[in-house]
Amino acid sequence: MPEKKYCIKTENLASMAKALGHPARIAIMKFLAKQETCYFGDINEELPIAKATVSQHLKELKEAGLIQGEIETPKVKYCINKENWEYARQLFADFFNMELCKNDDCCK
Amino acid sequence: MPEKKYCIKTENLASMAKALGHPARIAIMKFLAKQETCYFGDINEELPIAKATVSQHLKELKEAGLIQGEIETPKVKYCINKENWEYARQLFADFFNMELCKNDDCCK
DNA sequence: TTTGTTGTTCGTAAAATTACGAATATAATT
DNA sequence: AATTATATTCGTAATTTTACGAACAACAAA
Repeated sequence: MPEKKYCIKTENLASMAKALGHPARIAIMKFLAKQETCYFGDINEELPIAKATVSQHLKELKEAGLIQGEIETPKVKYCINKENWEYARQLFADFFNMELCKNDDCCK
Repeated sequence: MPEKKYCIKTENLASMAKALGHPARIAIMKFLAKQETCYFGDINEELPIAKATVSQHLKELKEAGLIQGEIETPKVKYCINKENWEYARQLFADFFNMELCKNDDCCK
C-alpha cells in the first residue's frame, strides 16, 4: 500500500488531468462524445498515429476510468464512462471554481 | 516549426491538463489560490518533496502559463496567472460541458 | 569582505511515457 | 482446417518526467 503524500481529491484530480494530458487522448474523448458508434477502427482512423499507440492511449483512459470498452466480435466498442466523467467534471469544476485570494499586489 | 497533429484547442487543453497532471502541482495551485503571501519557502514547506523538485514543478506551471513569479529579494513570490487561469477554466468547461452522444446501448 | 538567506540550476539516476512494427489472440467464415 | 477481420500485446527504442543532493547565484547584512 503506497503511502499517499497528498489528499485524495488532489490525487484523483491529478490522475484525471494526467490521463487527459495528451492531445491524442483529448481527441479520443471528443470523438467518443459525439459518436454513436465508437469502434476501435473508427477511433484509429481519426488519429494520426499507429493502431498500437491508439490502443495504448485507450488503455490509459480506461485505467483512469474515463472510458470503458466492450467486445462485439470482431470489433471493440468504446464509450465514455458517464459516471466517472461526471465525477471528473465535478473535480475540475471545484478546482477551477475555488476562490482565488484577492491580494491585488500578488505578482502584479 | 513542429507540425501540429491535432487542433489547437485540443493541443492547448492537453498541455494544460498535462501541467496539472501531478499531485504536487495541483497542491501548489490550491495553495496559491488561498494564500496572501506565496513565497517559495511557504510552498516548499507545504510539500513533502525536496526544494529542487518544488522549483522544477513551479517551472513547469510557469511554462504552462498557469502561474507567474516575481523576485522580492531575497525571496521569490509566486501567484496564479489570472488571465490564463481563466482561459484554462474555459477550456476545461467547454470540454466537460460538450454534449455526449445519447446512444443508450453504448457500452451498457 | 565575509556571512547568511533564499531559490535556482546542475548533474544524475530511476522510472514512466510515447511510439512503432511484428507477433499474437479471438472468433466468425469459407 | 485454413482464412479473414479486428484489435491487443510484445519487444524495443527514444524521450520525458520525477526526484534528489550539491553547487551556484543574488543580494542584504554584519
